[in-house]
This record gives sequence, C-alpha cells and structure tokens, in this order.
Amino acid sequence: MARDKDDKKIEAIYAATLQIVLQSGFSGLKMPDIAKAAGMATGTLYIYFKSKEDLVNTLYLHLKSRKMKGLFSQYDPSAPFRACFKQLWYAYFQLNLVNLQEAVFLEQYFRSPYLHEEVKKQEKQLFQPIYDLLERGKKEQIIKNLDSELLLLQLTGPIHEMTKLSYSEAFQITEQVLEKAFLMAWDGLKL
Amino acid sequence: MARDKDDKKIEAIYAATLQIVLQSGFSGLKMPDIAKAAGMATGTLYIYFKSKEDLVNTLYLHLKSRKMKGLFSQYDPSAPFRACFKQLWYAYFQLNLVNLQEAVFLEQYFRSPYLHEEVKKQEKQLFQPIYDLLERGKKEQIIKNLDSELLLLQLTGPIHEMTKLSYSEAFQITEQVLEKAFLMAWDGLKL
DNA sequence: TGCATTAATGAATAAATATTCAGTATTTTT
DNA sequence: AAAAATACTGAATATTTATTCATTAATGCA
Repeated sequence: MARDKDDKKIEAIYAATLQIVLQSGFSGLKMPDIAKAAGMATGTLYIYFKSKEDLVNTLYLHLKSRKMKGLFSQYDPSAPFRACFKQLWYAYFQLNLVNLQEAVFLEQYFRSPYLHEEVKKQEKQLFQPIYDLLERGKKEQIIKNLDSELLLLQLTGPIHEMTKLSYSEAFQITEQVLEKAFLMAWDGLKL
Repeated sequence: MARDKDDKKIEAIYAATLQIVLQSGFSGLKMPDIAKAAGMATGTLYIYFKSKEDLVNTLYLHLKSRKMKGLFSQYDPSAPFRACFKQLWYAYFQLNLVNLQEAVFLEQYFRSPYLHEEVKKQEKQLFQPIYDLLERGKKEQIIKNLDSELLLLQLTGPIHEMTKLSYSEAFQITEQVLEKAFLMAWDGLKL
C-alpha cells in the first residue's frame, strides 16, 4: 500500500461546506470555494467524494446521525413528564445553538434539488420519541390537548428563531435567557 | 410608439420564480426554468429584467412592500393591548400562510449571495411597530418583562413552522387550530 | 392600410462552475 | 534506500447555466 487518505481532510471539507452554506446558502456553494476554505486543491475533493451531489448527501447523513445521538443519548423516558420535556427541550436547543451551521445546512438541504423523497420520510421518524412524550403529556392531563404537530412546532419554532438570531451579533444567549425561553415554551404548552 | 410591455408577464415571471424557489430553493432557480414556467421564451426575461440578480432583487423589494402593507394596513395601535396583539398575530399569520411561497423566498434570499448589507438593516425597521407594542405590554404589566427580541421570536417562530408544515399535506389549518395556536402564543407571553 | 417601433423568440454565445487527468509529492513496504 | 502505490495538485476540459442577438411577430400610429 501507500499513503492513507486523511480523515482530517473530510472534516475540513465538511467544515468548509457548512461555513459557506451558513453564509451564502446552497446557491453560493461552489466546489472551488469549498476546496479553498478547506485548504486543499479542487481536485482533492474528488478523491473523497465522487461529485458535489455525493458530498452534499453524505454530509446530510453525517449530520443526521449526529443530531440523532445528540437528541436522545441522555434521554430517559421513564422520568416524570416535566423532566422529560425539559431534558428534550434543552437538548434540542443545544443542538441547534452549538451547531447553527448544521441547522442551516439541514434547512437548506430540505429545500434543494438534492433532497430525495425517501429522505423526507425517514426524517419524521427522528422525532417519534418526542411525539410519544407529547401523547403521554396529554394523557396525564399536564399539557393542552392539541394536535401533536401543533404542540411540537410551538417548541421548535422559537428555538429555531432564537438560534438564528444568536448568530447575528446583538443577541446574547445567557443561562438566564435560556431559562426564560424555556418557561415561555412551558407556559404555552401546559394546561 | 409600438407594442407595450405586458404587465401580466411580470406577474407571471414573479409567480414562476416563487414557485421554483418554494420547490427547489435558490440553488434550483434557473433562468430557462423560470421562462418555461412563466410560459415565455428565455430571452423575454431579459426584456423585463436586466439580469437574474436584478430579477431576484426586484422581486424581493416587491414582496417586502406587499408584506409591509399586509401587516400594518389594518393596524390600530390605539386599541387595548390584547386586541393590538391579536390583530398583529393574525395579520402576520395570514401573511405567512397565504403567501408561503413568498415567505420561503424571503428566507432563502436572506441566506443567499444576492443579499446586500443595507437591505439587512432596512428589514429591522419593518418590525418597529411590533417592538413598540411589546414595550407597551411590558409597561402595562400584561406580558413578561423579557427582551423584546426574545418575545418576538416566541411569536414568529411557531407561525413560521406552522405555515411551512401546512404546505406538506397532512396538516390542515382550520379556524379552530388557529384559535388554539394563538392561545398558546398568548399563554407563553402573558405574565 | 401600411409603416415604424418595440416585444418576443430561441438558437447561438459567453460565463460560470463542476469534473477530470497528467504530472508531482508523499508514504508504506520490501 | 528503492520501488510501488496512492494521495495531491491545479490547469485543462466538460458541463451547466446566464446572457445576447439576429430574426420574426405584434401593436400603435399616421
């Protein structure tokens, strides 16, 4: 054998891609720019990925699995309802805040020509444990008896907005802000 | 003189553009596709707009002014607080629901290479009356005393999610759902 | 009605961008 | 240390996409 491929290169390519998508969206994503930002020649991209489409889709799958792990790895569904809820709320928030680039990538991916129909379906399963939790909250008469989709977006919506906002200067997310945002979500949800 | 330009053509170009952006994002937006969807030859686009960039930016300004009108044309800031709030909440909702294509276009525009820095600043002014209203609510001790940015996204976040969801089958927005979504928002906000 | 003028067309061209590949550099193996 | 194998490079090529323009069609005006 001879030289090994360099795992750090893949990481660099991912990081460069995410950075560009955050700044300019998919429509501003160009292979030469990715290579430049990742500190390598354009051709090198094609050693690790067979095309731009392959790169985008592989990165999507990578982020998805990371998201999965981040959301549920600590999650204990046998805890009391409010604890479960709080745990997931914070996990979801951290996920989006710490990885804003990734959240934006996913948002863009889902409205791009790269998206396949089957990917769309798989995505819904990701949130199944959350739907389960909401059903439980309704049964235990702790939260409002509304469509779970409606409840869910009451949670995810503000989080998405908040993390996006946090990127543009001005808005600093402190422990306090977090606590308050959580309470707003909870107040909206509870009976 | 001779033939007039056809105002309906501009409308058709706008409609085609919005449709494509909704379906495929800015990265899937191609001039030949726009022309085809608008039912005209590619060259015709260049009679009405001098470039793709011109088309995108002109459409942005067009949508922005429409949004402005839709939000505040009925708004009466001298009404009681809750009435004001409800009025704006519904107006904002209608705006996003009826014009999902336009909401998506704006979302994509703000993360695209077409966005100029000055446009970004102008955008904040659009929401000034809402910020004013929130300040008033805090002063009158009706709503939580939190950062207005935080309060605002508690309102806009769920609406954005809800309207996006409504596009993909499955989720029907009825009068009832609306009322309930509003109450959730209000419960989250109020003291 | 016929001329002048401009809209409309779409194939041809230009520009932007993705991809390849011949050459070079680096690492592992013997 | 030399050879073999493969990563890496970046200029060259292929492909995609924006834009132009010679031609045709339509409209207003005399």
